[in-house]
Amino acid sequence: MKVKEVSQMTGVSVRTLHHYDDIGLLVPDVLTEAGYRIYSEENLATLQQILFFRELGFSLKKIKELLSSPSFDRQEAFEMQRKMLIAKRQQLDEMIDTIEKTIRHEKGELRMTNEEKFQGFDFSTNPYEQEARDRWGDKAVDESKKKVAQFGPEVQEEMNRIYFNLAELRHTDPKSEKAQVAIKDWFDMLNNNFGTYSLEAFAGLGEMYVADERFTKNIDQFGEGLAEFMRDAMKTFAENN
Amino acid sequence: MKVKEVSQMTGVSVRTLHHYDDIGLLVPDVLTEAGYRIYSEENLATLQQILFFRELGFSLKKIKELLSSPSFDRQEAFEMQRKMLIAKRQQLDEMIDTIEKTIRHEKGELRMTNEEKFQGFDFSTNPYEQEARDRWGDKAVDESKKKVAQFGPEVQEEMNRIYFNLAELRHTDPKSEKAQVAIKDWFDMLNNNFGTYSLEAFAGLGEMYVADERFTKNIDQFGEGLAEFMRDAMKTFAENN
DNA sequence: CTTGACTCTCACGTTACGTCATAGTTTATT
DNA sequence: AATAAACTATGACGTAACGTGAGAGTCAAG
Repeated sequence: MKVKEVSQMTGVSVRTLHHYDDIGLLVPDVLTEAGYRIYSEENLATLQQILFFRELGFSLKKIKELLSSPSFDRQEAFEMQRKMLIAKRQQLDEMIDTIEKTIRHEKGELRMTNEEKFQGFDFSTNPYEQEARDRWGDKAVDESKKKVAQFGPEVQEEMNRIYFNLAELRHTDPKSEKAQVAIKDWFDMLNNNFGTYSLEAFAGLGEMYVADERFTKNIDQFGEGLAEFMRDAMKTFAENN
Repeated sequence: MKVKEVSQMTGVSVRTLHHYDDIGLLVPDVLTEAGYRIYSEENLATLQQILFFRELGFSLKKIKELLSSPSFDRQEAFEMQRKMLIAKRQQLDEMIDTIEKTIRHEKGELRMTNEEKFQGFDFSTNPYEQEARDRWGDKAVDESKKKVAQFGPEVQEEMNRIYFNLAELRHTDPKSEKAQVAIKDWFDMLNNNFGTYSLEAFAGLGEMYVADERFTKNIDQFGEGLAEFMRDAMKTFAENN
């Protein structure tokens, strides 16, 4: 299949196909003597994967890394993407919840804080500064001083506690009982404060912690590799419950 | 509130706040003598609206136009955004459906065409070329020659028929019986082929036809203003059923 | 008063294409 | 077979929406 046909079938522009070829993300299997790109069935399957990753907010650079990783397994990737799509839908549910509350707030039916008005737009978390300084030192806090929590103090405290606990466990086996108890706390905290998380959405959220730089950057401030640890623990939790 | 506090509360970076001020999208109510931006409660409410629009894929330019439109009504905007979020969630459901099918395809449990693998990524539609030429002339078809349908021929034919019908009605009242019969066809076609559309999601989709340039461009090829007409008819349909 | 945190403007860089120009290749029409 | 139309290529500038860093001014705490 040449570029126009692929473009029409997939909704991806010809220019995009050129671009993906240029950056080595999707290189057609055949190049004619005239220089025409000929895409194979395999190329189409790869493009589908790319589109899912793109929809999930991955940069092209990152997609390329994933696809060219020696351990890349398509079936696993699909499962991962599926869970992440479900998590994304969960986040959309939260936004819908927020806007519905805002509508009622405007009508005077309920009250909302300014903080609550922005719930759903960001999963960034941040610990209390002083407590963080005591435990992790000034350096870690200075590096994390980007955002305060958008939530009430009680929720923030609990998140803080769970984070610290998990950070200390991060070099252990994410399947261990301790890790699983700690990650259950996280699951409960989310469900108590952020809507109803299915196990699938929970696992998908863990994937997003690793895939989305914003999450990773915030989480790993408490210890290198914490985001990955949490992802693995969340995955195990979802499988065993 | 100064920039850092706003940034921490809302998840929007300081740089973004500067940018929004620069382009006149969100101008703080107060500017100190030192040049510091001071955001008011009203500014925060506007920012929330902006973030919802941004999440829904509006360009900043378009958001600015909407917010500065004389007829802009916040309550109406919230309702519109809510419907659009619901429609977006519907699209996400379709992607989840597609990926689940793909997983089963990979396992050999079912068969999928290449076209089906890309369902959910684009709502672009395109009529049969020859029939379109006969009816609308070469010019319209040449301008629309970007994509073929991703769906089977039967679905495409039905979509084609509905589109033509609606295009002829577009100068009538979208609340008229004729318009409503035609738009019901569209609703049924969507539900028969693209998943389960609630009335809310249907109305939200209509909003997206107007808000999203890709939709508007494709739809309006059959007649200037068709996208808006469909939006209005879909809204009425959702309200009356 | 000093220091650290915060704020400002300026400006270059990044990402992911969109758009247009020019020229070669393939397919359809006469 | 010749011509025209459709398709393909590369090259390159432009766009949108910030991210990043530099350098300087402002504010609050010690």
